Amino acid sequence: MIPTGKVRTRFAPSPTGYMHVGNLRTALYAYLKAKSAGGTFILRIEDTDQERYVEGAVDIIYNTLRETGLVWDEGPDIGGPVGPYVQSERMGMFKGYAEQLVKEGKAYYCFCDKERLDEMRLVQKASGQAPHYDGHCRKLSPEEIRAKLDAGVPYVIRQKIPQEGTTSFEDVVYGHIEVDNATLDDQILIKTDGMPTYNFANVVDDHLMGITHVIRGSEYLSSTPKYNLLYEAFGWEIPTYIHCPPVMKDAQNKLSKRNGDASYQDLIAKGYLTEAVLNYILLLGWSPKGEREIFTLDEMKDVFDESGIGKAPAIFDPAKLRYINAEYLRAMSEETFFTKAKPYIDSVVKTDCDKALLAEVLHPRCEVLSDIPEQVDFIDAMPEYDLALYTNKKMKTTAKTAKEALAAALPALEGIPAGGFTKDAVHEAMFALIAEKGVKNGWMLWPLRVALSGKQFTPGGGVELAAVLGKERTVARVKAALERL
RNA sequence: GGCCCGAUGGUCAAGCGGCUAAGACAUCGCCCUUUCACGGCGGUAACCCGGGUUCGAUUCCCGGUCGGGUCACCA
Repeated sequence: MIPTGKVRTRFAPSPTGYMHVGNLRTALYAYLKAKSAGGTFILRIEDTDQERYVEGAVDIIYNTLRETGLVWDEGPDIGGPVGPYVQSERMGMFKGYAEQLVKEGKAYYCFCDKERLDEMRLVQKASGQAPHYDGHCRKLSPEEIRAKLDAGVPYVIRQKIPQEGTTSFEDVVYGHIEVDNATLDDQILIKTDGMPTYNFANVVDDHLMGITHVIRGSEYLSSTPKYNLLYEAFGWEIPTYIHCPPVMKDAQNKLSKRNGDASYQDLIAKGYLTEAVLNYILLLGWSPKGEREIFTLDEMKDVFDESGIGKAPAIFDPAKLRYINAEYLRAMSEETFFTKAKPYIDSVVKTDCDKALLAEVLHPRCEVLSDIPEQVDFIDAMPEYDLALYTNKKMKTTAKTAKEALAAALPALEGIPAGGFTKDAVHEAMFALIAEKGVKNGWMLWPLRVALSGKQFTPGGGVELAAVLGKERTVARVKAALERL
């Protein structure tokens, strides 16, 4: 049913809200591990926690995975040989496994109620001990168990954890991990309501689904020995573990889902490109063998290797994300960039202008698309500006020379036919003037740029701005500037 | 608190007993240039501390410090 010898990984999120960067990275690594080995990537929704269930969260998971291209080979919507892939639909299949363990003496019924448990922990804490189940019901005789069962006393099923010895395993990223069994609790497998605990369901599901590599956050590192004891109790093959360090907001805090901009959809809303986000996330905690850092998803499949995953928590660095986003933007063709930039330009520029040219000059000056509105805000209306802007030491300009330059530029600009007011035409006219007057380019062009934009920095120089704005507005703005000067 | 894990420039990170300790981002300077960018060139900047082991430790061992995780009828 399940092909043997093939890598099978899964991403098993709980639908509890946003998909933050750390989750996405785990999904990415799981996907890449499967794909780089020609294996299968599985999506399983772990929705057993009704308390934390968030409406719409499943759709966020689907959408994020689809947008980023992390397509699953088996999952809730498309099925597969080991479904169902939604944990709440699998609820019936766990109790039998737990009872099998009870029969084999590897698990037992526990009738302790909450009060006893609470009191026990209180006492343990007071005496400086770590809280743990004291094994009270381990000692029950078969008759006592039978009687309680018959009397309908509520019970849970606990696993018998060896009280001595150690349990160890090899994690791909953390290496050898070993703990004393004495520090492990007799974990609950089946709850009073007959439902499995997360840990139990997780182990059974991973086994039933033939998962060969478990890729998850390092918060599971310390519970992994318990998982393994379960695999051993069943005689199942233990998967390979790849635990990933957390993604941090800063040195002390993990990236928080809420109240942060770290979720995938927040980043997209901020104008980042999907490919850039994915590429940056790849690099967060993983390092490629060579010097190259920019990879498409397909390329990642070739270069990804779990041995490159680091052990230390990685701090999310927006500056580097910006850089990578800029790399993707610059790699775009002029046409593609225009398409992507247009909505951002349109959000601010309501009047008519040469938007294709505007996009072209914006292109190398844009790290994130959302930078655009602020850069083009002068197009519809001239901002208030100080005449001091005309003074530029390097250009050797002052308000006085600006007046002279603009006075000369005005007729030249007016002389260009309205229908042919292109960048080339403006360029030709201005440079003819510059040659004629024997002045520095900047002497002429700096004032023009200021007169057209009223800004210290602009996308493009005077020539480009004139062409973007068109003849009518260019002439009007130069005239207006002349009046002020 | 017990247990587990981690620590190389501001950030991401190579390194795996002997190196002038890579690279990228950020930062600084120069060049290019009609502003700003882009591009090119160059610079500043790091092995948490203390003991060992060794001819020699960033690398191995022990202790400490700091940080993270985990100890539920949550997932």
